[in-house]
Amino acid sequence: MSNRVRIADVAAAAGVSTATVSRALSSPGVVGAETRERVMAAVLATGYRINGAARDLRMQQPRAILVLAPNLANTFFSRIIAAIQDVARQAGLAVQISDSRAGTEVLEAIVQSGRADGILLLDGALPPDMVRNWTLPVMQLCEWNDGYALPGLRIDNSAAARVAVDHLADLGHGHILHVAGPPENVLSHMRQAGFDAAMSARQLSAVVHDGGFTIAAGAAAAHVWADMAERPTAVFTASDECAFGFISECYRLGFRVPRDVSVIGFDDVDFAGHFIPPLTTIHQPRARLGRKAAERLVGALLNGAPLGTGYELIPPHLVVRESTAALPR
Amino acid sequence: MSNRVRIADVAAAAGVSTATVSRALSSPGVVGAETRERVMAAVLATGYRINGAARDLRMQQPRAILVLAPNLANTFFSRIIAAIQDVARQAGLAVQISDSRAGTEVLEAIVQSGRADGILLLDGALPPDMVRNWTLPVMQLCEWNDGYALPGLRIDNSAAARVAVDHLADLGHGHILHVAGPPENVLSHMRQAGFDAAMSARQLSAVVHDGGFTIAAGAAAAHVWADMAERPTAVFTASDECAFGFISECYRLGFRVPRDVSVIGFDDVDFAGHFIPPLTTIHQPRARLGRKAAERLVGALLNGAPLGTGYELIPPHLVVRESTAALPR
DNA sequence: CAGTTCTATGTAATCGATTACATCAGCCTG
DNA sequence: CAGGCTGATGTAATCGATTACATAGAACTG
Repeated sequence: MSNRVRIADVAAAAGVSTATVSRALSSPGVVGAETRERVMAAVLATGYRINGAARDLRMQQPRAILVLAPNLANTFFSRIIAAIQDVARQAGLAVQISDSRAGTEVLEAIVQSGRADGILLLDGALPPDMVRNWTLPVMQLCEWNDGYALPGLRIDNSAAARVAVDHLADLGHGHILHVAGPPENVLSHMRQAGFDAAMSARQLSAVVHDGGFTIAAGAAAAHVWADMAERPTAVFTASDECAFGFISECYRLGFRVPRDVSVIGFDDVDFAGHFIPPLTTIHQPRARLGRKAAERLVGALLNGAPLGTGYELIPPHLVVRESTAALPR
Repeated sequence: MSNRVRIADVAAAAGVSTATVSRALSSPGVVGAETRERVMAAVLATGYRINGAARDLRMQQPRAILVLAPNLANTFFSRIIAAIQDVARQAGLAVQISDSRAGTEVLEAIVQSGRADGILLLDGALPPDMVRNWTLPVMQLCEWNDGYALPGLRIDNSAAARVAVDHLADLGHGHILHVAGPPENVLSHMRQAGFDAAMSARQLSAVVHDGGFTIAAGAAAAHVWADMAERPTAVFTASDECAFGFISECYRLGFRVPRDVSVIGFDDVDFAGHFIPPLTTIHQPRARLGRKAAERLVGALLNGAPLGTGYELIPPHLVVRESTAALPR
């Protein structure tokens, strides 16, 4: 701690009491003009910086919300976090972020440090026992886990898969590959379940390949697809990144999208509309998701009310671009 | 504040003193086994959650570092922030993030809240007067501003531009377009200055177009390029995103990269290697930059030593992929 | 068994800012 | 001019956890 200057030091330098210094700083209107200037000068001269811990202790207000995301380097989260930041800022709350995969002891230490008053949880793969024991308000966002028994917000993933299948079927595709996400992930399950249900409802020929959300997983899936005896004419991938990898690798293998295969992604990340070809994909309203979740949590923190248990499901929205085309007949 | 349970309540419930509760929680070894269990039971029964402000006040340790970035939704920052998070975590510090473009009053409020003990500043366009007045340790990272008079870390941007020009010149390109970044940005200036210097040193024909770091800016630049009477045979863009936009739009206009024009980007974002074609670009070691900057700041905070004024320049590194090719002669 | 050491626990000071309440000077009013 | 009012400032309690120091009892030693 380099900051050895306390409010008492400023008071001494200005020849006033600590109360006056505090008032001059936080409600300048109530101290005399001349006094205020002396205080300000003393603040500058001493290099005073407020001690946030002392202030927060005395003020007894919530201070920060903690965002836990499985992979901070993932571009999917950045826009969500930006929206959260925006809401929190307006409420005077700091936003603290942490990688939820840092290890359970580390995570527990962070959560139990008491520095955050509420949590926005973007990871559905933490040990439910640990999460259930957390005694602060927690909102689930995007990913989730029924074992947590927590309120949350997400898009309707299985409905989204259905919308994707509908779109491809309407274009005449009857043999469709789903490149699924990582096997242990809830989103993977829901998207695959929606795909399976929609496909069998329409009695179409479905193939599922366990992939992942990454570019590399998509590229690998391209080889699997290319090696198939009867190649599906359309592919629904578990994420945009996966779709990018799939399409890039197809290109390298000599195939063209959508000429040789139609591709639908998932997420509608910033880049999706600028890809070659522009990607047809399920839109995730990331800013809105982040904003709504943050508003609910912040609201609960501010008036001390419980979060409730409600789960909100946002209906899916398909953005049709150029990576999907009608099957030539 | 829903958390009305204090350590005294737990102590009462367990029939011990507050000191014993505190000890049972933070150094379980020194309290008797039977007492410890009573305390733990009381903690559970009361739903006790520690008050971080009180603890931090008493402990007098630094608590958090604040990361200020101009656009949290930008994918460039996410990996840097992940690295920072990693370093901070190991030092027991929280990472707080905020959008540096939130407005000066808002920013000032955040910085002066005393909740953070040090700052990592990724924005070179804040008012120097404001930044110079900050009394906590600040490190500049990637972007910078000489007016801040602060220590920092970044890659050598003008040297990087030179490396890009060298590469293109070696491939036989003598007429090169630079799509510059936003006019008011330091990075734009340094990269353009390096470009200009390298080009005139080799007596090549340089054209500069004011662009931006975005996909849209790159796409717009593609039209400018296409409309030129004598089209440059190579393009050096100010960012990867800009390069993506340029290449995508060229494709749409019927041109092919690198057949019709070679393109070099800047940053080497995750996607660069998977683009079509894989992008030749200047690599920014984002994780390393974040890590080193965080280590220096955290180190200073932990032992109360000043940051010093040293500025570290990381030498550039060109990653050659497939978006650049030799000029057919 | 008196004296010493050790273990477990309690008492109370402490961290630094905020603010209710007290005080005081100056001014106004009838 | 006494009494009341206003505005500026000071005094001291307060927020909740930690921990130096004190204490009491148990265990051990010669």
